[in-house]
Amino acid sequence: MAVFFGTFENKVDRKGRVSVPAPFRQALGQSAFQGIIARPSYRSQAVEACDIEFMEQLNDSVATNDLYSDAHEDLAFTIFADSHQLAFDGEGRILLPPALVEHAGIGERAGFVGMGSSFQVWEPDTLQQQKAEARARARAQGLTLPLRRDSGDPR
Amino acid sequence: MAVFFGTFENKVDRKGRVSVPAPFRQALGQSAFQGIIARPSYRSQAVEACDIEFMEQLNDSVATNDLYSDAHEDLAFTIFADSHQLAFDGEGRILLPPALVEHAGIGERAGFVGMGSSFQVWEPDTLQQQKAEARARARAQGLTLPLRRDSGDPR
DNA sequence: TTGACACCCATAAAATCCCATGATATCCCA
DNA sequence: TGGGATATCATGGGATTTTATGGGTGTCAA
Repeated sequence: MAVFFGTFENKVDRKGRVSVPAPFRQALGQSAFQGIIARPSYRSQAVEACDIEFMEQLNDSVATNDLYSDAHEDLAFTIFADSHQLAFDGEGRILLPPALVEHAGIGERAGFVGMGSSFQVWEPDTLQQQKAEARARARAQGLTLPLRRDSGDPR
Repeated sequence: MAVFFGTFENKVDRKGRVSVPAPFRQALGQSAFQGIIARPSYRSQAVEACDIEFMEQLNDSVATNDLYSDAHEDLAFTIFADSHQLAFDGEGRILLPPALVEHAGIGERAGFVGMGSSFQVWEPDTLQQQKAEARARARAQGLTLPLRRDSGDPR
């Protein structure tokens, strides 16, 4: 499974194209579809992106709610309705749809952040703020990771 | 799981490259990705580094929080946003990104310290100080360590 | 016929590859 | 066990490739 990390800033050209950072493209590997799935984050002023495999995982997760339940319907709408399939061009760029550009308040620059199994695209200045705030919150609340010593590499 | 120990000092060449000490490279073994993941330490003026398996483990741990929960987002930002994937060149060197060089105050020399399951990179003089202080503190407080007899290599 | 968009090519900067060197460290066999 | 032969390591630098970015052109559909 792809793991995304790092922060990158790329230009949005006059045609609305942006290079997806090379490390992210490599993390995607060569699955059937060369590109990403992107949708407006419903928590923040950002675009959320992942690969096809992760979408399938999301689908499985949503399906743990009963079909026709409110939760199922609402989550399904939130996650799938506004998702866009964005293909790479020959140079690894995507064309950001206007809806996503507006939602994230993106202008001439786009900031990419790895979030583990997904990544986000922000207006770079907003992203800097967000990063600082997230760090502060994590520290203030003493968020920790229960590192499972028994998991991972059996070596 | 890799165990890093020892202190090493290597030169940073004019291209910004440093050799990762051979013992550390050997400890990493031959995982899928030949290189390290590095990020600014948030405790000290140093770069913290680990292998990709450790990052995947972190990703699993983060994923124990619900997707879209506050904890998940804040942790993902804190852990992944400032991480850099640094690949070895044919000679086992990495290219230190400017952000990390600045954070650690590294100039023409880089000091590597093993810290067990991770290692750190410091400006060598600062590192000497830090080592002395840490030892002094540990001694002053009479720190002890409960040995986990049940852990370790199952093979 | 006019956009929108995929595809192609060009370019500068940066990262990576590849080879060379001297200094240690290790091996190996008499 | 001595010491020459061989590998490993850190380091340097030129050559090559990748990357991000810009722009042109053809195609298809409204």
